Amino acid sequence: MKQTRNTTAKTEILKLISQSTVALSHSEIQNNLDGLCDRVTIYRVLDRLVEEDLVHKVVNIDGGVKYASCNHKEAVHHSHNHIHFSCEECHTVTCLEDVKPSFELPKRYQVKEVNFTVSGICPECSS
Amino acid sequence: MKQTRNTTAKTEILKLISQSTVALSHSEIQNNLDGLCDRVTIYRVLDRLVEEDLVHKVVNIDGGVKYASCNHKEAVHHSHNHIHFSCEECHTVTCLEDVKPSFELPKRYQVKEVNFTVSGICPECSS
DNA sequence: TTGTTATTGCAACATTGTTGCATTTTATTT
DNA sequence: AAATAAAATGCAACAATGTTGCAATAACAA
Ligand SMILES: [Mn+2]
Ligand SMILES: [Mn+2]
Ligand SMILES: [Zn+2]
Ligand SMILES: [Zn+2]
Repeated sequence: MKQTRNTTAKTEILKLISQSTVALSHSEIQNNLDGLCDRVTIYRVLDRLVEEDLVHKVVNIDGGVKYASCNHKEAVHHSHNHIHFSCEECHTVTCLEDVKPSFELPKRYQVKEVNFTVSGICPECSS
Repeated sequence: MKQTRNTTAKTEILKLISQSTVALSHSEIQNNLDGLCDRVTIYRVLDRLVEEDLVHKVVNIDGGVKYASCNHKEAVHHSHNHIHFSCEECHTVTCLEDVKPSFELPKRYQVKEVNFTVSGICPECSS
């Protein structure tokens, strides 16, 4: 297993994602970093963070990719099988960690990964 | 309301999608059309087909976009809120029209659209 | 402090999707 | 069977997003 190093880019990107209440896209991260590093580096750091399970990748309903922090509350088991809500108005993507959908696939389908996104209007925007 | 016209491009693209058992991407469609029309036209036809609810758009777990035919079995009501299965091996995306997941969002979230994708190994590939 | 190698910057490239505009095609009307 | 209006197309140009190769740099273990 290859080792990993702590760099300022990685630290700052992880901090950004962790402190955000909503999932962030590559470009949003780039804007917030204000030239700290190259955009290619951001892609590579994000890949590493996902690989290390510090962050999870969310594919939005429009195909856009965002990143959200992993909340490793529970000790051992940790799943990303929760619903993500995408607001059509403020364009934020929120992890709804407590909402786990139930479904039953026909047998012989081996499930490995899951991506559930619901779009509409978020509580903030419905007022 | 604007009207729509039947063109060979539209006819051929709809035929391709309808005859396929799996969802097709823009590039797969382009390859199958063998130069019948420009790639921009394919994008525009696909938009129209989705608009007319003849086809539905599926965002895959990897962010790739595919198109699948709408099976308007039921008379009036017709929803796209079914699960899509994405095979990691053969890279096909299949509509599982009969599998409708159940979930309960916190109140005040107004749901408008849904995209549920599960990836893993499909029955064909698990042998 | 030094050596190893993980990480970065940069340039170049690939893929996917969009837009403007002149031209062609469809379908309706005469 | 024309003539007509506008929907649809082709083409070129552009934009957004992501990838790759490689030389230079930085992290960190020894
Ligand atoms: Mn997680
Ligand atoms: Mn449908
Ligand atoms: Zn909102
Ligand atoms: Zn398969």
